[in-house]
Amino acid sequence: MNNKNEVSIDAFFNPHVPGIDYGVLDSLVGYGVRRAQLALNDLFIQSLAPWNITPPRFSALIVISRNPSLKLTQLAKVLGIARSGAVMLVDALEDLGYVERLDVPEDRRAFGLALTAKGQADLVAITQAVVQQDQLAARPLGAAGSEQLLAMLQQLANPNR
Amino acid sequence: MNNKNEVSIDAFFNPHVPGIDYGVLDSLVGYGVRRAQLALNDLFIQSLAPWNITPPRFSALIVISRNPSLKLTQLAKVLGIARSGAVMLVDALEDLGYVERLDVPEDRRAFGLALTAKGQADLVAITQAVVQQDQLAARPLGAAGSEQLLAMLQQLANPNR
DNA sequence: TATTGTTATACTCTATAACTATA
DNA sequence: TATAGTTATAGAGTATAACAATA
Repeated sequence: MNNKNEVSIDAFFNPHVPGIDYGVLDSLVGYGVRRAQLALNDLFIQSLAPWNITPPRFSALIVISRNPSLKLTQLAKVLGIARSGAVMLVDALEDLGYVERLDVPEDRRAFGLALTAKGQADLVAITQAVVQQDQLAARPLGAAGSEQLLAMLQQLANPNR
Repeated sequence: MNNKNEVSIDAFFNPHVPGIDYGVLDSLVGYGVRRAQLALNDLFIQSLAPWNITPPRFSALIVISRNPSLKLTQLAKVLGIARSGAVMLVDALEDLGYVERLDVPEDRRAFGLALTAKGQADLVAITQAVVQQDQLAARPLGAAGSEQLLAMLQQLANPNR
């Protein structure tokens, strides 16, 4: 405990303040997911602060790296945001020197998104930090528990598919 | 399907666009929680739109109703937000006619938060809508699965407690 | 001095709508 | 006409910092 690689948890969201009655909230799956998301988000942002990377930026970097020449409209759809939001996201990643817009010969309206050399290099370290932090957070569940949790979350997120 | 009580799912976040490689994202518990949270949030907001109630507003109403004479600073701590945010939240709930600030005799700086009669009445219907929507979303998991999921999420949110 | 609520200000992430240049 | 990207604008929701009244 109190290792220099860990962060004080007192600065973060305490999901259960002693002496407070949470009523129906404690029995809602939706509230449980929200609480977990807030807690994980804090940890995520802390561990990625050195690179100025937020959760949506990380998702964008991964998707761009795995899907060569992705178009901005596709990125917006994948991330579940409006095109205008994707523009600002890509602008930010371009400012960080991580992403570039490449001309697409077949369609002069569009361009393909790609990681820069710096983006590729840093994404390796960033991904390592994310995976490490994710495994640390999920450790209480064990490997089997984590997989089971992922499967259940997927069922929640895909109600009718 | 296509019952009038359901909402078109095409308007919402699709967590897995066909033909897209999500790379490491699919194996991260943090990303799974985030995806589920986005999907549930959409459903939540839809089902509570008639009352102009958002997730943080609902949480605040429940906490205020279950903890008489709660102070604003305590509410902020429970919700994990800054005091200034709690002020705006309470302002909004006051504008909706759901919450009022009562004088506290023992401390003239503070006041106790309370639901109005309208707040109490509407919260019954609102809670019913939330619970119904939550059970609908969690149905694929079954009752036992939901409880197990809640327990796992709690372990995620409370790393060291 | 410390705490309670408040205000001012700013930042992130999101949305809608209108625009341009291509298709 | 429709689509790709962009811009302008707005609204939640969050934060920090400074303030007045009270403890």
